Amino acid sequence: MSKGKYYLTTAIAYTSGKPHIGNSYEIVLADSVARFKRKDGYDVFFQTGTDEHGQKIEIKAEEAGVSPKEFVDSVAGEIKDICDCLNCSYDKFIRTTDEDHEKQVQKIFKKLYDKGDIYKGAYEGLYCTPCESFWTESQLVDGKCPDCGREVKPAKEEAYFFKMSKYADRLIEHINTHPEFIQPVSRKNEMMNNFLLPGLQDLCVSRTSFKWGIPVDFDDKHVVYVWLDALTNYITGIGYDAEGNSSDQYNKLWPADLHLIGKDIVRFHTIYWPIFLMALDEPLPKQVFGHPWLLSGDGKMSKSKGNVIYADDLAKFFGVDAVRYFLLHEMPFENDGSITWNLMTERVNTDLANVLGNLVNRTISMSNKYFNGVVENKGCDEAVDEDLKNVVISAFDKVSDKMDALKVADAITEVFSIFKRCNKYIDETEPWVLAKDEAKSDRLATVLYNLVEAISIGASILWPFLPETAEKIVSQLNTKIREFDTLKEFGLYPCGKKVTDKPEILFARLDIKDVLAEAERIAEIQKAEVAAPVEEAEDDSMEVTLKPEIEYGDFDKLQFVVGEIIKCEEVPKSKKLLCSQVKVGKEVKQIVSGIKQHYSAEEMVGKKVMVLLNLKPATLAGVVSEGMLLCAEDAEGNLSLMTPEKKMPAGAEIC
RNA sequence: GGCGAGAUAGCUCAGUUGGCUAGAGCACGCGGUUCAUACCCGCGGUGUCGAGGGUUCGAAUCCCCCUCUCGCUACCA
Repeated sequence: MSKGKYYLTTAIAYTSGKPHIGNSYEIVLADSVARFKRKDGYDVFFQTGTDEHGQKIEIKAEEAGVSPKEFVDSVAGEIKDICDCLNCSYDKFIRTTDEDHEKQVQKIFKKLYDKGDIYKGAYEGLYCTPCESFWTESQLVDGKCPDCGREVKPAKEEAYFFKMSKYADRLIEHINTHPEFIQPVSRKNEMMNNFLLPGLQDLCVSRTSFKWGIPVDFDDKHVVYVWLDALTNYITGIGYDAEGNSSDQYNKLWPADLHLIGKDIVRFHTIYWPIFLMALDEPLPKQVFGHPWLLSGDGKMSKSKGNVIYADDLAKFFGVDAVRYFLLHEMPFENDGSITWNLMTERVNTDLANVLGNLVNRTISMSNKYFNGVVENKGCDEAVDEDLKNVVISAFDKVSDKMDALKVADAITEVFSIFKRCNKYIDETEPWVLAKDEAKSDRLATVLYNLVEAISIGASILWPFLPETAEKIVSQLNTKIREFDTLKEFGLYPCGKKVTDKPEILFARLDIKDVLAEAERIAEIQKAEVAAPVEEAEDDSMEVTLKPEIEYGDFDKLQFVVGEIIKCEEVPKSKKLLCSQVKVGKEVKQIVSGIKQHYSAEEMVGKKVMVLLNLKPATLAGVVSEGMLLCAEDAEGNLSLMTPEKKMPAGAEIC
C-alpha cells in the first residue's frame, strides 16, 4: 500500500564546470531521502538536473572554442556521471536546454506577461554612458559616476520585470503560518528581515546583453533571465503546461514535498519561486531545506591550493559507500561541514571497517566455524538477548523520526547503534566459550542466529544510505533487504539458511600514509594544471569590456605613484577594510582599502604599491582615506596589489 | 552599519519548560578478550559550561552588560 506520493528535487547544477565534492553533497543527501521514502512505502519521484544558460557559459564556451550547446552537453555529461557514480537514484534528470522545458518557460513568461505580472520596463536609474552602467543616487560620488567620475544622466534600458511586491503580503502570511516551510528556521528570519519586511524589489527577468538563453518569444532581443528559467524546472520536469494541459504526472506530484538546495540560494527558493507559483495559481512546495556547505578543511576549495576534492576521485580510492557515508554522517544540519583526506580515512577505519565490516565478518566466520554456516534459532534465549532485540526493533522508528526532520546524520548514527550493540552482544555472550562446551551448542546457535537477524535488520535500515554495502551484507547472509514495515519484528531470518563460506571484506582498513600519498598525488596534478603555461591548456584570460576612448588630458589628471606601506592596521568594526600609512616621497598618506579578505595587516607592511594620489579624500567607516591602492581583480573577486616589477623608491611617478 | 545565531572536555557537538555527582562520539590512557579487518568490550575527565554582574532555595539553562566568532544584508576609493 502506498503511503502517497513524495516529490523531491535538488537544485539544478550550473554547467560552468565539473562540480567538486561539496557540490555533490546535495545529490547524495537527496538520494538518501528518496531511497528512505521509497522503502517506507511512498511513491517517490526524485528529480535533479542541470542549469545550462547564461552569460558565464557563453563566455566559457567561447574560451573553449566550442558552441555553448557543445559545452553544456559535455559538462552536463560529467555531472550526470558523478550522480551515477555516487549511486543516486534520480527518476528524472532535467536539463534547462531540454526542448519541452524551453517551450514551457516561454509559455510561462507569456502567461505572466499577459496577466500583467511581468511588465516591460527599464532599469530606471542614472546612467553613465561610457561605463554602460546604471547607478542609484546613493552609489554616486559627488553626483558623478563612481567608476569614472563623469556626469551621469537619468536613463532607461529596456528589460522585463516581475512585480514581486504584488504578492509579498501573501508570501509573508504563508511563511508565518507554515513554520516548516523554510528549514533550518534561522534562514526564515534572514529572509523576513532582509527582504520581505523591508519591502520587495521587482525582479528583472530578462536580459538583452547576451544570447545564450531562452528567447522571449514575443520579443526576441530578450532572453529569459536565470531564475524564471531555472526555478521552473521543478514543474516543467514533471509535465506542467502553462496553457492548462498539464500532465497527469504533474497533477499527481505537484506541489513538491521537498526542495533540497544549498544555503546560498534560499532566497530564490523561498521568495521568488513561491511568488512565481502564486502568479501561476499553483500551490507552493511544502518545504525548502537550505543545507550547509561542505568545505575542504576549513576553507574553500581551490585548485591553486591543490585542495579541490572530487567525488569520483574519492569514490575510486575509498569506494562509493565510504563517500556516501562521510557525506551523510559528517554533515551537520545547520553549520558547514569539513572534509579532508584525513577525516575521510578516520571515518572509514573507525565506523565502516571496525564497527560494521568487522562485525559482519566475525559473525559469518563464527557461523562457518561452529555450524558450517548454517544459521538456526534453537530458541535457547537468555536475559541478555532482550536488550539486543530491543535496540534492534526500536531502531527503525528512531531513524524514521530523524529522517522526517531531515537530520540525516543523526539517522545514520541511529542505524549504527544496532551494529555497536551487536559487537557488545558478542562480548557478553562469548560464543568462543560456548563453543568449547558441547552442551551449550543450542545456546551458541541461538546467539549466532540473533546476530544474523540483527545484522539483517540493520542492513535493511542502512540501505537508503549505503545501498551497495547493505546489498553485500544481506547477500553474504544469504537473505534480502527487508521491507520497512517488517523491521519491528525480530526473528524473520529463516532457520536453516546457510551464510557464505567466504566472507568478503566490506571495508578494508586504510593506512593513513597511503591515503596521504594519494592526496598528495592529486594535489600535485591540480597545482600543475593551474601552473600550466597559458598558451596551452585553458586560456584563463578574462573578457574585457572596453570603455570609451579618452584623451591624454583625461589620463594626465590622474596622479599615480609608488607608495611604501610603513604601517597597516585593521579598521575597527569593519569586515573588509585595512587602514595603511603609505609613504609617498616625504609625505605619509593614510589610505583605507577594502582588501582585508585578501591581505593581512602584517603582510601589507613593507610592500611597494601603486597609489592613486590625487583622489579626493573620503571617510570610510569613520576613517579618513586620502587616496587609493590599486589592485587587479579576477572573475572570482580575488585581489592582487600592483607592485613595481623592479626596485623603485616610494614616490616614484607611474606614468 | 542593520538583523539574526552562537561561545559547553584536546576535536566535533548534545543538553527539552532553571533541579539531583554536566553528557555522547572521536582522540588519548589502562584493563579484559581472541570469533574477527592489531578487531571488539569495559573502565578512566578538578571541563573557570566565553568574562563580569543580577534574579532564585537552586542557573550551562532566565535578565543586564562586556568580549569574541559565525550567518544574512548593506557598504567597501
